[in-house]
Amino acid sequence: MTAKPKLTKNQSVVLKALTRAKKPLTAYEILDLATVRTQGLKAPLTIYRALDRLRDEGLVHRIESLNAFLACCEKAGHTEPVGFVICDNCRKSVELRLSDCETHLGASAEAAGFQVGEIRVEMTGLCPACVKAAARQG
Amino acid sequence: MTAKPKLTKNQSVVLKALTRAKKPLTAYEILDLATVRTQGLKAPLTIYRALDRLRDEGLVHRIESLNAFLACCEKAGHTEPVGFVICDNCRKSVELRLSDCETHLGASAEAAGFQVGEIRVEMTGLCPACVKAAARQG
DNA sequence: TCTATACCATTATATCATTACATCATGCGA
DNA sequence: TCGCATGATGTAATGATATAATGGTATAGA
Ligand SMILES: [Zn+2]
Ligand SMILES: [Zn+2]
Ligand SMILES: [Zn+2]
Ligand SMILES: [Zn+2]
Repeated sequence: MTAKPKLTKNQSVVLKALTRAKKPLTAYEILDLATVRTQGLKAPLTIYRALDRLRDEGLVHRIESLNAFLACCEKAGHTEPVGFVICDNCRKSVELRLSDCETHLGASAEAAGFQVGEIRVEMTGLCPACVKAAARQG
Repeated sequence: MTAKPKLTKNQSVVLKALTRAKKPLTAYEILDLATVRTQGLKAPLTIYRALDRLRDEGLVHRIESLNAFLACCEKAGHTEPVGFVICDNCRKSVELRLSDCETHLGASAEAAGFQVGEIRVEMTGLCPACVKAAARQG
């Protein structure tokens, strides 16, 4: 019986903000949101602490190349490795299943003698909307 | 006839420092090295500029999850995507070929409607030496 | 000479993240 | 009830990473 890990108020506020944003936000961007500020969160550390907990629960992912955080696309969260594809233009980001690549990648690392922990994949490019916009520009 | 892109002094100093280090260094760590300081490099921006050029040439790679830079394992450099595996304990990092995973990863991204540019893969874990050390600890 | 280009220096500032320490609430055994 | 551990929170300061703004120097070609 693992105790139901209910989120605290700060954690809920941050998770809601990220869910609403639908794209990655940095800790300071979260802090600047009116919806967050009015809830009384006003220091970076408060945000980082909430994010730490949310990441532990697998409800939020960190995108290393942006120093930003994205709400998981699955309601219940998860800790399995996933990949991200990130628009260079508008920063829209989508979580992707790795479709067995993680197995191959892990095997390469083990072939080099490493014991593998986390696997992170980040791809950059243009999102569908920005591809279309670029096409219109000629 | 692409002009031979000879490196400037600053660029050479930074590349040598990274090559000698054999592991990822942050810009500020590079700046703190005696071998770099004595060559007259003394501001962060100087280091970043040299790194930008070296990355353009494919001679140095950036590891996003460490905010650090690693000399390419190939003398001539390259811009093809590679993966890294990084020791959580000692930070030793190794460059790995992606063995076709990049193709699959890119395909997933394209299936989501994205036009893919860069692909970055970073794995964390324990290097062979640290695995052995951990085993001795029991 | 005039202009363009590339490289570099210096200072200040912006951005991202953590440390240190105090406070408050809750739950739990004595 | 008291004492105490635990975990969440608040505040302030600082550390760590990266870029902006400005201008100097050297060089190459018209
Ligand atoms: Zn997820
Ligand atoms: Zn976009
Ligand atoms: Zn390389
Ligand atoms: Zn190691």
